[in-house]
Amino acid sequence: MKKYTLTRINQTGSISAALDEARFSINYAELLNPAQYEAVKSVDGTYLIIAGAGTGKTRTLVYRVARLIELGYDPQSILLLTFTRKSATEMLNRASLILDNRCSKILGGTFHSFANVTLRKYSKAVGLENNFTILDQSDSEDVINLIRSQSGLISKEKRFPNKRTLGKIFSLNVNTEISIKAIVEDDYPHFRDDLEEILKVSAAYKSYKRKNNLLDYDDLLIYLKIFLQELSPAAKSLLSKLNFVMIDEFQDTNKLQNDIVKGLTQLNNNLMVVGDDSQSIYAFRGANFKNIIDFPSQFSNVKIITLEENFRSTQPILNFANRIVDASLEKFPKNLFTHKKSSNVPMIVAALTENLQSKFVVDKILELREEGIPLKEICVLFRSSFFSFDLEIELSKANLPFQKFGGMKFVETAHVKDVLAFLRIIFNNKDLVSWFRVLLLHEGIGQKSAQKIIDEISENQIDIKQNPEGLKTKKIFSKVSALFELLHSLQSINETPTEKAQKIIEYYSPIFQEKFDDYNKRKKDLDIFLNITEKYRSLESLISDMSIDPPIDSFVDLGDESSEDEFVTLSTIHSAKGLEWHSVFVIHALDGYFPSNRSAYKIETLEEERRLMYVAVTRAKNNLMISYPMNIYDRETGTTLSKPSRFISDVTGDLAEGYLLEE
DNA sequence: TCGAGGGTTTTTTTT
DNA sequence: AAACCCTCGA
Repeated sequence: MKKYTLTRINQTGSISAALDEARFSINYAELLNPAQYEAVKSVDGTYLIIAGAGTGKTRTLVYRVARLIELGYDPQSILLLTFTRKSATEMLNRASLILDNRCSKILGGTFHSFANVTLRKYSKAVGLENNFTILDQSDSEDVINLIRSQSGLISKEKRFPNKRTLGKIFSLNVNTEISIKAIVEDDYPHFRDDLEEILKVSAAYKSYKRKNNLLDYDDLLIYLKIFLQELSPAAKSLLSKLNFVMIDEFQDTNKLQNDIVKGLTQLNNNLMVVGDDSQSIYAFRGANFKNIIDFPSQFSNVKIITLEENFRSTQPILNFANRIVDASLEKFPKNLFTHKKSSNVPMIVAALTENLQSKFVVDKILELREEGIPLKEICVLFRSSFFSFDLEIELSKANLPFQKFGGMKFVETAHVKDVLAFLRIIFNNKDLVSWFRVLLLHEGIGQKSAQKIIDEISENQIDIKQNPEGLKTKKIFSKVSALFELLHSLQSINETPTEKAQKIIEYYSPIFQEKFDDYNKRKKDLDIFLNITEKYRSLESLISDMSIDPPIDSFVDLGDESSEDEFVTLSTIHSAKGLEWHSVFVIHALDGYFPSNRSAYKIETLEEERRLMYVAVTRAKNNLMISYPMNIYDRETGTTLSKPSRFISDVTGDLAEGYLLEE
């Protein structure tokens, strides 16, 4: 028996490093490629990981979390911010699988959910009440609309921007820190004359939110940023516990989020950001891919690690993807490669009509299923969610189950929002937005009456705890006395969120049937909503999650059998971020639709569309089929679109095979 | 003041 | 095709 072990070490490794490695339960060096390993074994310092599509970005983050924990760091000292809650949970699960349950204890979530938790915990330090209400996009539009219509800005002669446009302008303003003036002049020159009024509405919107304890998505980030920058004792105590900060999908962060990252690391510069500048697709929401481009100059001593080996796609697909992204004007140099060889070249299919395109996709899916590819490994991607309407019909005809992602969210459907509004009032009696929504549901109550009631609520003249009778607007109150009774009873009794929701739905039922012709279909959503509430013990977490981390999409337009586990995925490209399938279709790759005509005028937006195409094609592992209909009438421009997307039109010959599809 | 009816614009992508 | 906005009668 040997008395010693002899370990071979390479030239760069030191003896102590080789010894250290032996004490880990995971063999990191073997399970990762050299670039991944380098990132994973880093401890102190600032790192930028440029991770091309499919290069094991998630894997790298997961292993780093495991390794830090193996090194003995407290899970609670590690913060991992991701783009969606889904990817956060997925990462924590994976980390728990490779190591142990400690990995699920790290701090994680999206910027918005982290802001929510932090602000509720330290609300005093930022001057908020901890039961603030979060406005989702349509809520904030409703508030803007209220201000807009009250301010008397709408005159007959000139058109004033509508609530949606105003919301976009305001949000872009705070997320990018570009002035409202510049945004209006750049993107909405036809409203240039209304600038004064737009600014007034903006100011009124801000003070309305402050007065009523309301935070929209952007405010969550703003308050978090201020909280961190002011470095109050509360903020210091938070930061002193944080040892490591990791940011996923860094290419899709905006100016505010970048500032938050700076704030989080002001006491401790152990920061790792991961992203792919070529996959930045959220500029419309204020994301600035310059964050990742300029990262090395904005933080000190940045070490850059580039992951280039792709583990997902075959070489022909990568060649195709590389060609698309090669034309980008600004990017970190990278060249994806793989060891997965294949002679299967991407297909580009020109279909005579839209319906023919759908039939082609359906036939091809059936064919793939025959070959033994599970439906779960097949996905159809598109630029905008309505591009799949025709296909959805054909899929149903062929009895192919599918599930659609992107587009209308479950919680954004009017009926679910209605029920949620009741719950929000119970949680925060001063939630005037929800009051407004609920009051308007009642027969005989319109804008004016609702406003009167709300005024009295906000001035503390009435309260759901009191009997509303005998106050100023007596007549109106007779119409809502039942509502006040309901809210009052829900307030005082100690029930679970589910029980409360049940009572609300009972009360809402007649209103609901009156309001929607298709209430039978929508009824299903309310049942699902009730199921979801069962997971929650507190109203606060239920309501926050519904705004920040909305569950799955509406079940109204679900394909055949929802219970089946086998289904084809239909998804917008944005919602397909980070995912992969054996076979991927990209439909409606039609110039004018993708890139959209709207994007064609500005170089920045056009570049983003190109990156979007890059994201789409890099989802495919083995088969990539891009198609476009040759005959689509575009109402907006009054022209017929017939050319393939400019991003693929010059890619044929050796990189792709072209086909023409006729009846 | 409510709410129905009709004419018109507007449309991506999402936390 | 749906959302939005305005007008008008009750």
